[in-house]
Amino acid sequence: MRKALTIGCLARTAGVNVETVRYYQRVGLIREPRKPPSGYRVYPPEMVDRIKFIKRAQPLGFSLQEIADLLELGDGHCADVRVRAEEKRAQIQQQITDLTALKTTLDGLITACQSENDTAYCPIVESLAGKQA
Amino acid sequence: MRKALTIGCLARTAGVNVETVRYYQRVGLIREPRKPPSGYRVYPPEMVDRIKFIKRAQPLGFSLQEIADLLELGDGHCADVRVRAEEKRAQIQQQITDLTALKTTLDGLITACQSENDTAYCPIVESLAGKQA
DNA sequence: GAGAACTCCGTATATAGGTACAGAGTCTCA
DNA sequence: TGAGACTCTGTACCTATATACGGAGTTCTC
Repeated sequence: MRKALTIGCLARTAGVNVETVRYYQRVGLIREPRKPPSGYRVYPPEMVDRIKFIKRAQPLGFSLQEIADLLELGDGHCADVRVRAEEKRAQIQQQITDLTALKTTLDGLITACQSENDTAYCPIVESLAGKQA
Repeated sequence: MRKALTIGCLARTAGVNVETVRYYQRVGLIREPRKPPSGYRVYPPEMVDRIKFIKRAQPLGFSLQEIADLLELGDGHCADVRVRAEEKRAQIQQQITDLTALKTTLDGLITACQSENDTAYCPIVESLAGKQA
Protein backbone atom coordinates (compact mmCIF):
# COMPACT_ATOMS: atom_id res chain seq x y z
CA MET A 1 0.00 0.00 0.00
CA ARG A 2 1.21 3.46 -0.97
CA LYS A 3 2.16 5.76 1.81
CA ALA A 4 -0.71 7.93 3.00
CA LEU A 5 -0.41 11.68 2.56
CA THR A 6 -0.09 12.70 6.18
CA ILE A 7 0.65 16.24 7.17
CA GLY A 8 4.41 15.85 7.20
CA CYS A 9 4.46 14.27 3.78
CA LEU A 10 2.13 16.94 2.43
CA ALA A 11 4.29 19.70 3.81
CA ARG A 12 7.48 18.21 2.44
CA THR A 13 5.98 17.68 -0.99
CA ALA A 14 4.56 21.18 -1.16
CA GLY A 15 7.75 22.70 0.18
CA VAL A 16 6.39 24.25 3.34
CA ASN A 17 6.66 23.73 7.06
CA VAL A 18 4.24 21.42 8.85
CA GLU A 19 3.33 24.32 11.10
CA THR A 20 2.43 26.35 8.05
CA VAL A 21 -0.09 23.73 6.97
CA ARG A 22 -1.61 23.79 10.43
CA TYR A 23 -1.70 27.56 10.31
CA TYR A 24 -3.53 27.54 6.98
CA GLN A 25 -6.06 25.16 8.49
CA ARG A 26 -6.52 27.37 11.51
CA VAL A 27 -7.27 30.42 9.40
CA GLY A 28 -9.56 28.45 7.11
CA LEU A 29 -7.42 28.67 3.98
CA ILE A 30 -7.43 24.92 3.51
CA ARG A 31 -9.81 22.33 4.84
CA GLU A 32 -8.71 20.04 7.62
CA PRO A 33 -9.62 16.46 6.73
CA ARG A 34 -11.86 14.61 9.14
CA LYS A 35 -9.83 12.99 11.86
CA PRO A 36 -9.94 9.22 11.49
CA PRO A 37 -10.33 7.09 14.64
CA SER A 38 -6.62 6.39 14.58
CA GLY A 39 -5.79 10.03 14.94
CA TYR A 40 -3.57 10.79 11.93
CA ARG A 41 -5.24 12.89 9.27
CA VAL A 42 -4.83 11.99 5.60
CA TYR A 43 -4.87 14.68 2.92
CA PRO A 44 -6.13 14.43 -0.65
CA PRO A 45 -3.35 14.69 -3.26
CA GLU A 46 -4.74 17.93 -4.76
CA MET A 47 -3.86 19.61 -1.52
CA VAL A 48 -0.24 19.71 -2.63
CA ASP A 49 -1.07 21.92 -5.60
CA ARG A 50 -3.35 24.07 -3.52
CA ILE A 51 -0.55 24.86 -1.13
CA LYS A 52 1.90 25.43 -3.95
CA PHE A 53 -0.58 27.85 -5.44
CA ILE A 54 -0.76 29.74 -2.19
CA LYS A 55 2.99 29.98 -2.04
CA ARG A 56 3.21 31.30 -5.56
CA ALA A 57 0.38 33.78 -5.18
CA GLN A 58 1.84 35.43 -2.10
CA PRO A 59 4.83 37.10 -3.75
CA LEU A 60 2.44 38.45 -6.37
CA GLY A 61 1.05 40.67 -3.66
CA PHE A 62 -1.98 38.71 -2.53
CA SER A 63 -2.80 38.38 1.14
CA LEU A 64 -3.96 35.03 2.45
CA GLN A 65 -7.48 36.40 2.53
CA GLU A 66 -7.28 37.40 -1.13
CA ILE A 67 -5.87 34.00 -1.99
CA ALA A 68 -8.75 32.39 -0.15
CA ASP A 69 -11.10 34.45 -2.29
CA LEU A 70 -9.38 33.34 -5.49
CA LEU A 71 -9.48 29.71 -4.46
CA GLU A 72 -13.13 29.97 -3.63
CA LEU A 73 -13.78 31.29 -7.12
CA GLY A 74 -11.99 28.28 -8.56
CA ASP A 75 -13.87 25.91 -6.33
CA GLY A 76 -16.95 27.10 -8.14
CA HIS A 77 -19.11 27.86 -5.18
CA CYS A 78 -20.81 30.12 -7.59
CA ALA A 79 -23.58 32.56 -6.80
CA ASP A 80 -21.65 35.75 -7.52
CA VAL A 81 -18.58 34.12 -9.01
CA ARG A 82 -18.78 36.14 -12.19
CA VAL A 83 -18.88 39.51 -10.46
CA ARG A 84 -16.12 38.64 -8.04
CA ALA A 85 -13.98 37.17 -10.79
CA GLU A 86 -14.37 40.38 -12.78
CA GLU A 87 -13.25 42.43 -9.79
CA LYS A 88 -10.23 40.26 -9.27
CA ARG A 89 -9.40 40.41 -12.94
CA ALA A 90 -9.46 44.21 -12.88
CA GLN A 91 -7.21 44.25 -9.85
CA ILE A 92 -4.78 41.88 -11.50
CA GLN A 93 -4.80 43.93 -14.69
CA GLN A 94 -3.81 46.98 -12.64
CA GLN A 95 -0.95 45.06 -11.07
CA ILE A 96 0.24 43.97 -14.49
CA THR A 97 0.12 47.56 -15.71
CA ASP A 98 2.11 48.81 -12.74
CA LEU A 99 4.69 46.09 -13.02
CA THR A 100 5.06 46.71 -16.72
CA ALA A 101 5.72 50.39 -16.08
CA LEU A 102 8.30 49.49 -13.49
CA LYS A 103 9.93 47.05 -15.84
CA THR A 104 10.10 49.64 -18.61
CA THR A 105 11.85 52.00 -16.24
CA LEU A 106 14.37 49.34 -15.32
CA ASP A 107 14.95 48.75 -19.03
CA GLY A 108 15.85 52.40 -19.28
CA LEU A 109 18.22 52.20 -16.37
CA ILE A 110 19.87 49.16 -17.82
CA THR A 111 20.45 50.52 -21.31
CA ALA A 112 21.50 53.98 -20.17
CA CYS A 113 23.30 53.33 -16.98
CA GLN A 114 25.57 56.34 -17.30
CA SER A 115 22.91 58.24 -15.36
CA GLU A 116 23.53 61.98 -15.38
CA ASN A 117 21.92 61.75 -12.02
CA ASP A 118 22.67 64.40 -9.47
CA THR A 119 19.22 65.82 -9.23
CA ALA A 120 16.38 64.94 -6.93
CA TYR A 121 14.65 63.32 -9.90
CA CYS A 122 14.30 59.59 -9.58
CA PRO A 123 13.19 57.59 -12.63
CA ILE A 124 12.03 54.66 -10.52
CA VAL A 125 9.66 56.79 -8.51
CA GLU A 126 8.33 58.28 -11.74
CA SER A 127 7.37 54.87 -13.05
CA LEU A 128 4.51 54.49 -10.61
CA ALA A 129 3.68 58.17 -10.48
CA GLY A 130 -0.01 57.59 -10.99
CA LYS A 131 -1.81 60.74 -10.05
CA GLN A 132 -4.67 58.80 -8.58
CA ALA A 133 -4.20 59.78 -4.95
CA MET B 1 5.83 82.36 2.71
CA ARG B 2 4.52 78.95 1.68
CA LYS B 3 3.92 76.47 4.38
CA ALA B 4 6.94 74.31 5.08
CA LEU B 5 6.62 70.58 4.40
CA THR B 6 6.72 69.30 7.94
CA ILE B 7 6.09 65.69 8.75
CA GLY B 8 2.36 66.09 9.26
CA CYS B 9 1.92 67.91 5.99
CA LEU B 10 4.06 65.34 4.18
CA ALA B 11 2.08 62.47 5.61
CA ARG B 12 -1.25 64.05 4.72
CA THR B 13 -0.16 64.83 1.19
CA ALA B 14 1.23 61.36 0.60
CA GLY B 15 -1.79 59.74 2.18
CA VAL B 16 -0.09 57.97 5.05
CA ASN B 17 0.08 58.22 8.80
CA VAL B 18 2.71 60.42 10.46
CA GLU B 19 3.87 57.36 12.37
CA THR B 20 4.40 55.57 9.10
CA VAL B 21 6.79 58.28 7.93
CA ARG B 22 8.71 58.00 11.16
CA TYR B 23 8.76 54.25 10.77
CA TYR B 24 10.18 54.51 7.25
CA GLN B 25 12.88 56.77 8.63
CA ARG B 26 13.69 54.38 11.40
CA VAL B 27 14.17 51.48 9.02
CA GLY B 28 16.19 53.61 6.61
CA LEU B 29 13.70 53.58 3.75
CA ILE B 30 13.67 57.37 3.52
CA ARG B 31 16.20 59.87 4.77
CA GLU B 32 15.44 61.95 7.81
CA PRO B 33 16.23 65.59 7.07
CA ARG B 34 18.76 67.28 9.29
CA LYS B 35 17.08 68.70 12.37
CA PRO B 36 17.10 72.50 12.26
CA PRO B 37 17.83 74.44 15.48
CA SER B 38 14.11 75.02 15.91
CA GLY B 39 13.43 71.32 16.12
CA TYR B 40 10.87 70.79 13.36
CA ARG B 41 12.21 68.93 10.37
CA VAL B 42 11.37 70.08 6.86
CA TYR B 43 11.08 67.61 4.00
CA PRO B 44 11.89 68.11 0.33
CA PRO B 45 8.83 68.02 -1.93
CA GLU B 46 10.04 64.92 -3.82
CA MET B 47 9.54 62.99 -0.63
CA VAL B 48 5.81 62.95 -1.32
CA ASP B 49 6.29 60.96 -4.51
CA ARG B 50 8.79 58.69 -2.87
CA ILE B 51 6.28 57.72 -0.23
CA LYS B 52 3.51 57.34 -2.79
CA PHE B 53 5.80 55.04 -4.73
CA ILE B 54 6.35 52.91 -1.66
CA LYS B 55 2.64 52.64 -1.10
CA ARG B 56 2.01 51.56 -4.67
CA ALA B 57 4.86 49.10 -4.79
CA GLN B 58 3.75 47.22 -1.70
CA PRO B 59 0.59 45.66 -3.14
CA LEU B 60 2.66 44.51 -6.10
CA GLY B 61 4.35 42.12 -3.74
CA PHE B 62 7.50 44.00 -2.82
CA SER B 63 8.71 44.08 0.77
CA LEU B 64 10.03 47.33 2.18
CA GLN B 65 13.53 45.97 1.75
CA GLU B 66 12.92 45.25 -1.92
CA ILE B 67 11.43 48.69 -2.37
CA ALA B 68 14.50 50.19 -0.76
CA ASP B 69 16.59 48.28 -3.30
CA LEU B 70 14.52 49.61 -6.19
CA LEU B 71 14.75 53.17 -4.93
CA GLU B 72 18.47 52.86 -4.52
CA LEU B 73 18.71 51.80 -8.15
CA GLY B 74 16.77 54.89 -9.14
CA ASP B 75 18.90 57.10 -6.97
CA GLY B 76 21.76 56.04 -9.20
CA HIS B 77 24.25 55.09 -6.57
CA CYS B 78 25.64 53.04 -9.34
CA ALA B 79 28.48 50.55 -9.05
CA ASP B 80 26.46 47.43 -9.76
CA VAL B 81 23.25 49.13 -10.78
CA ARG B 82 23.11 47.35 -14.09
CA VAL B 83 23.38 43.87 -12.62
CA ARG B 84 20.92 44.55 -9.87
CA ALA B 85 18.48 46.19 -12.25
CA GLU B 86 18.63 43.16 -14.49
CA GLU B 87 17.86 40.88 -11.57
CA LYS B 88 14.90 42.98 -10.57
CA ARG B 89 13.67 43.09 -14.12
CA ALA B 90 13.74 39.32 -14.36
CA GLN B 91 11.84 39.03 -11.11
CA ILE B 92 9.24 41.51 -12.29
CA GLN B 93 8.90 39.70 -15.61
CA GLN B 94 8.13 36.50 -13.72
CA GLN B 95 5.48 38.29 -11.70
CA ILE B 96 3.91 39.63 -14.87
CA THR B 97 3.89 36.16 -16.38
CA ASP B 98 2.24 34.65 -13.31
CA LEU B 99 -0.35 37.38 -13.08
CA THR B 100 -1.14 37.04 -16.76
CA ALA B 101 -1.73 33.31 -16.34
CA LEU B 102 -4.02 34.01 -13.41
CA LYS B 103 -5.89 36.62 -15.38
CA THR B 104 -6.37 34.24 -18.30
CA THR B 105 -7.85 31.71 -15.94
CA LEU B 106 -10.24 34.29 -14.55
CA ASP B 107 -11.23 35.16 -18.10
CA GLY B 108 -12.16 31.53 -18.53
CA LEU B 109 -14.20 31.50 -15.36
CA ILE B 110 -15.98 34.65 -16.40
CA THR B 111 -16.95 33.56 -19.88
CA ALA B 112 -17.88 30.01 -18.90
CA CYS B 113 -19.32 30.40 -15.46
CA GLN B 114 -21.61 27.40 -15.78
CA SER B 115 -18.78 25.38 -14.28
CA GLU B 116 -19.42 21.64 -14.47
CA ASN B 117 -17.43 21.64 -11.31
CA ASP B 118 -17.91 18.82 -8.90
CA THR B 119 -14.46 17.39 -9.16
CA ALA B 120 -11.38 18.09 -7.14
CA TYR B 121 -10.00 19.94 -10.13
CA CYS B 122 -9.59 23.65 -9.62
CA PRO B 123 -8.82 25.85 -12.62
CA ILE B 124 -7.41 28.64 -10.45
CA VAL B 125 -4.85 26.38 -8.88
CA GLU B 126 -3.90 25.12 -12.33
CA SER B 127 -3.07 28.62 -13.50
CA LEU B 128 0.04 28.82 -11.37
CA ALA B 129 0.85 25.15 -11.58
CA GLY B 130 4.46 25.74 -12.52
CA LYS B 131 6.33 22.52 -12.00
CA GLN B 132 9.38 24.36 -10.74
CA ALA B 133 9.33 23.14 -7.16
C1' DG C 1 0.49 86.32 24.45
C1' DA C 2 -2.37 82.41 25.24
C1' DG C 3 -4.41 78.29 23.57
C1' DA C 4 -4.71 75.03 19.88
C1' DA C 5 -2.27 72.39 16.89
C1' DC C 6 1.73 70.50 15.77
C1' DT C 7 6.46 68.03 16.42
C1' DC C 8 9.83 65.24 18.91
C1' DC C 9 11.32 61.05 21.21
C1' DG C 10 10.69 56.84 23.34
C1' DT C 11 8.01 53.09 24.21
C1' DA C 12 4.03 50.14 23.83
C1' DT C 13 0.55 47.79 21.17
C1' DA C 14 -1.62 45.64 16.94
C1' DT C 15 -2.07 42.51 12.90
C1' DA C 16 -0.47 39.20 9.40
C1' DG C 17 1.94 35.33 8.61
C1' DG C 18 4.38 32.14 10.31
C1' DT C 19 7.61 28.95 13.56
C1' DA C 20 8.82 26.49 17.76
C1' DC C 21 8.09 23.57 21.49
C1' DA C 22 6.21 20.43 25.17
C1' DG C 23 3.91 16.45 26.39
C1' DA C 24 1.15 12.68 25.09
C1' DG C 25 -0.32 9.39 21.76
C1' DT C 26 0.51 6.50 17.24
C1' DC C 27 3.01 4.17 13.46
C1' DT C 28 6.78 1.78 11.27
C1' DC C 29 10.11 -1.44 10.79
C1' DA C 30 14.12 -4.00 11.99
C1' DT D 1 8.33 -5.69 20.37
C1' DG D 2 10.63 -1.71 21.27
C1' DA D 3 13.13 2.48 19.40
C1' DG D 4 12.72 6.17 16.50
C1' DA D 5 9.89 8.91 13.66
C1' DC D 6 5.79 10.87 13.21
C1' DT D 7 1.18 13.32 14.67
C1' DC D 8 -1.99 15.87 17.77
C1' DT D 9 -3.25 19.82 20.72
C1' DG D 10 -2.27 23.91 22.83
C1' DT D 11 0.46 27.67 23.72
C1' DA D 12 4.34 30.64 23.16
C1' DC D 13 7.36 33.16 20.33
C1' DC D 14 9.15 35.61 16.04
C1' DT D 15 9.51 39.14 12.11
C1' DA D 16 7.51 42.68 9.19
C1' DT D 17 4.77 46.53 8.94
C1' DA D 18 2.77 49.55 10.99
C1' DT D 19 -0.19 52.48 14.71
C1' DA D 20 -0.92 54.62 19.31
C1' DC D 21 0.30 57.18 23.30
C1' DG D 22 2.53 60.17 26.88
C1' DG D 23 5.00 64.07 28.12
C1' DA D 24 7.72 67.91 26.79
C1' DG D 25 8.86 71.49 23.58
C1' DT D 26 7.52 74.60 19.25
C1' DT D 27 4.69 77.15 16.05
C1' DC D 28 0.53 79.23 14.44
C1' DT D 29 -3.39 81.99 14.90
C1' DC D 30 -6.44 85.10 16.82
